[in-house]
Amino acid sequence: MEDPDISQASGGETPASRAGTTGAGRSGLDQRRILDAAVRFIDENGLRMLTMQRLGAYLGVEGMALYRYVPGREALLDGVVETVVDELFSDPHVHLEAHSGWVDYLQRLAHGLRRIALAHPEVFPLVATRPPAAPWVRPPLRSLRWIESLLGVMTDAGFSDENAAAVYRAFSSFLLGHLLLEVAAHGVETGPVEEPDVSPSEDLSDYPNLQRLEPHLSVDAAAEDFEEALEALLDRVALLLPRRRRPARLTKDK
Amino acid sequence: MEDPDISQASGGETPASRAGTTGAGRSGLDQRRILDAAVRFIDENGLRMLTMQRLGAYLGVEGMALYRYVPGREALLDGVVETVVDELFSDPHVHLEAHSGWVDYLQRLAHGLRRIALAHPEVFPLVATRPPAAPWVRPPLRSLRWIESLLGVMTDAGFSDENAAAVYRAFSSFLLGHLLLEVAAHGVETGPVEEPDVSPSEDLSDYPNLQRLEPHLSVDAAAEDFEEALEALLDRVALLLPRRRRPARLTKDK
DNA sequence: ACCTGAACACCGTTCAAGT
DNA sequence: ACCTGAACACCGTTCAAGT
Repeated sequence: MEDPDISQASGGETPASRAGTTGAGRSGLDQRRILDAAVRFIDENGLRMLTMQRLGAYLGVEGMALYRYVPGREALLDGVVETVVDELFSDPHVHLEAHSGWVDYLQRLAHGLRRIALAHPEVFPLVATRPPAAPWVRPPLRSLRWIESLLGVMTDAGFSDENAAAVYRAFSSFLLGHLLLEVAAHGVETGPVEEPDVSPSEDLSDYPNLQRLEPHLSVDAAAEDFEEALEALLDRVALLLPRRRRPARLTKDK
Repeated sequence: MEDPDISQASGGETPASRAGTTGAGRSGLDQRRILDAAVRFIDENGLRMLTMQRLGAYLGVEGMALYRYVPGREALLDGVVETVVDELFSDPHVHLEAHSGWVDYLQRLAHGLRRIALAHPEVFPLVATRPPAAPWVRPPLRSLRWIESLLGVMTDAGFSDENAAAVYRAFSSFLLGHLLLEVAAHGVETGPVEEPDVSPSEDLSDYPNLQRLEPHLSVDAAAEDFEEALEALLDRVALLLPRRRRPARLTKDK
């Protein structure tokens, strides 16, 4: 009744599926087109500006027309999340098959998701907080195909079922925390258009440490932090394997 | 103009401040009372049910009455986040002064925030995603007082300014990722009231690894995961200190 | 001084009606 | 087959009016 899964086309009668041709009506409307437009709209105008009527206008249509292809606003947002996460499939730097070992695999997956987060900073909070379909679907890796893939790679590499699941959980937490904070920092600089008014950086007189450390806190070390934390996580994961099977040079030598 | 800081009472003329007595009008209305009621309302009914009119009714008042004490809905939400995070100050297990070393301090802080997240699972996504006031205010540790406190403890313990800032960033990412995923998992079990219909756990026939690992994925290991990841983070942080000053038994002996 | 009624602009959603 | 106009219930917010 609520949140009917969008784009799971199994049995779902969409106008396009009925029409024989993959084509569209006179307005070129289409579920794919609507979801893609929604992503672009959020990228350009921010999540809070997305409204059924405005998205309709963005598509040259009257807003209620969207309900022919989308069950409602909630389902639309679910579709937006799915659309954005699915970009991982077409990322040339993240080849499912062409990885050399689980370390390489997890690194590519992590960087692929980071690229998505940075490409859609306004969408990412949605990826992070939308209630998942199943309890074990953890943001930001919300695709069954990728979870399956990750678990397969890990178990093939010699991790026990328990450990593979633990790695999946740790990996999700790491990605979610880092990426959500990185896009939030991105947003706060370009975000609310307020004039600094009188105080250029508020009143920090009561906070001497904050005041002294402000230069250190304001530098954007997101990329380095991400890399370091990822390496630390991989080191920790490697310890789950019997010594013999551990990849050799995990501890950076640079 | 937007998001005027609530409860920063400096110069803000509230009815209570004008009335001499700390008391209230005939309805007992009050900014504190409104924010506390909003938190309770979200705890009980969920964030998406919170509306000005419903919150008004919850307080026995007409909804527009709230605008006398709160600039608007956005500011109300900011106030809710601040209210919940401020619970850390009155947590008896998290004493600012009575800590023995930075390890103990970070552990107490982490567990205090985890307690808050679990106490208000419906509020926490708000804590996680509300745009922070300054770029270096990172969720979920959104209080200037606590950031100041953390930086002070770390530098006093011998960490450089750069390293103290790095620890603050790593600590925030760790907390955000773990706690957001933990409350999300909590919500998905009690969340949407759907009937399982026909398929008790969807169709996993195309995902053999998922299918086989489902028991491992469904167990709630949040507490253990949190503890382990926290220990790993503390170990990693300790390496930033010169060997001499490192706390002795960080690697668990259990 | 504090709350309410009425009003405004906007929202999501449904459905009969147009083409 | 596809889109729109009109309608409904609900929002956030403002403000003159009540007590």
